[in-house]
Amino acid sequence: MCTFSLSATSMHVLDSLPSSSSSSPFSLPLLPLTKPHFHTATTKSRTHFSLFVTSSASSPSSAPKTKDVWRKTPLKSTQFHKHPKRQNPLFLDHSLDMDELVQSISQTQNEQELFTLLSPYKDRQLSIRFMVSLLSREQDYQRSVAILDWINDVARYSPSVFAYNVVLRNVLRAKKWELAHGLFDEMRGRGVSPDRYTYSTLITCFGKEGMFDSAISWLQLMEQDRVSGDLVLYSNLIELARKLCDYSKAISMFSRLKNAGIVPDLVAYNTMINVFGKAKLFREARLVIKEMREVGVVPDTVSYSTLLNVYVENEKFVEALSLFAEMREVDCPLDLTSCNIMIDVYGQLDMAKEADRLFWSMRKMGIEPNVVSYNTLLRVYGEAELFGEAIHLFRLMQRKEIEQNVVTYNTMMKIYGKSLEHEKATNLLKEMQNSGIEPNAITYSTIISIWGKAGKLDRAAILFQKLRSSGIEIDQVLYQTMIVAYERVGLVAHAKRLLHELKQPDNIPRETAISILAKAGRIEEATWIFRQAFEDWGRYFPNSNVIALVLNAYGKLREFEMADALYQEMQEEGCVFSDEVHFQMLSLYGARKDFNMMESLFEKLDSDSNINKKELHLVVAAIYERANRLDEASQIMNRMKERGTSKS
DNA sequence: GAGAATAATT
Repeated sequence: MCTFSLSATSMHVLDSLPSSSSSSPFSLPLLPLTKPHFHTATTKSRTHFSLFVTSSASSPSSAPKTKDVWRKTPLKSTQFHKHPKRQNPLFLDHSLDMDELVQSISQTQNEQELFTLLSPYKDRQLSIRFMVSLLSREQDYQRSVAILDWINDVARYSPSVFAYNVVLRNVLRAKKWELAHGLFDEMRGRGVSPDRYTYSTLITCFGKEGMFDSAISWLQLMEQDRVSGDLVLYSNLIELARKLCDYSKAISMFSRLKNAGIVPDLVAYNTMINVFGKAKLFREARLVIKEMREVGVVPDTVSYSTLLNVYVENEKFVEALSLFAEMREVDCPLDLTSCNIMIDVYGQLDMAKEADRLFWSMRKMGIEPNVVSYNTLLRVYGEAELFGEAIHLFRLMQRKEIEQNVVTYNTMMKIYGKSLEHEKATNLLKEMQNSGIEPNAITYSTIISIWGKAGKLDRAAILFQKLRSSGIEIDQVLYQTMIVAYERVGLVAHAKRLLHELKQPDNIPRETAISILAKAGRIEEATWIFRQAFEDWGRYFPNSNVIALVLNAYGKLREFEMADALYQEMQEEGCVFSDEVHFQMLSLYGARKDFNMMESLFEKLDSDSNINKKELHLVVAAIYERANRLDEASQIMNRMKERGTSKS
């Protein structure tokens, strides 16, 4: 039971609340009290107000049958007014049962009922702290708005910024965007300045809904208001941008954070290592670790494994190896993830022995290998053609009842395929189903590929047909695998039939059809389907990969006009392209030797903050190189290097 | 009021 008890005998008492309440959400400034009123304290009663739980007047069932009068829209701006400082506040007894009051409020059905419920306190003057505390306990947006209105309109207190923040949070959680905007205007209209929590709430909520642009415009407003953001706010924005794969925005948020004089913490830095990596800014990713040491945030195992992973994703295995050496030099402890990444790195560098040694030394380091460790080592063995070791390890997993999953089986099947034991691979397919592990699209394309190579075309075709009629979504790779299997044994007609089917893609995603046809060199058909699809896609847009692919296809057909038109048209339709689409278009202009268009697009993209500048310069330099315009190519490269150094 | 890293298919 939470009983709220406030002694209000003097200003001092209010100022020196027990320490427990200093952590409570009473962050609002107290209304100034003038001395003459304190004599009223002697008259105060310490009676515990029980909130008429049994009172019929406030119970919903007996409430007048008014329509739902919860406020749906914010007050009109004309209603905004700042109350004159309250005179004569009578701080009577406030030892009310907060839980009971909250409970009673939760039973109200509309604003009228809620007002009725609160009416006994109208002249009794609950302290504003009490009301705000009450407000902060209410999760429902309609009730919290109603309480806010009561505070303002009936009790005639100016709601504090904290009060607004609490209500705003509820309104945003209920996704009432318009009401949120209205509340924001209302608080400003009443002379309540939004603080960093107001903005933080707005920005994170809009961001979580994927409305990144709204979030950014709130951020701009916040900066205009000279309200400084904090680590949590910027971290949230970085996290959002990362989820949307908008790494440039994440990087710019990180700069803003640092420009605001905030020192990022460990997690923020670790996130940025990943972000720089995704933006292919490897030098910057590496420099994060250096910067961390400079500002006294000690890089941890996650920092290192994140950077290791950046290198692995971009096939920079040698860099990974040297980073691993550094990791050991600085005595950064290893953990499960970092070991697993390194087993993979060793494997990729054909250092199966080292991978093996690391795996088998994990336990000595107190790290229990998991299914990922085993699966990775299996793959390493397989690629090194250490089939005996792979099979041995797999059997060990089974014997020691180490978790096996679909990845384990897919990896083993691939290994049997490689060692030309397709019957054993087939057995594994049955075995996994018996042990309750469902095959997935990767399993099927693995086995179809194996059967295709073993000349078991009939089997492959039957399985493929079965998959299609079973309604499982046909994976693009699966289709390709089957087409390649047919072509491999010279069944070109079958391959063609499959490709032909793609032209009436009823049960195949059109994007799949388009990319398979384009990759198979059936460019006319691919672009034809694209045209068809585009016409009835309506407001839906094909994804950037497909557009890039189709632009590329137009290039192969030397249909530059078509490509140009498509690029312009999609942009006018409001389609946001990934960098690859723009780069593809640059390449097309280059292929057409239309360097004017190429350069003007280059300049436009160069001033677009969303574009990865390093890649842009590399792409343009490559275009000049292809056209044998080496001077221009090196100019571009120099321009990029200058930018790179001037930044750091 | 938040948040970080790993495995399998053509």
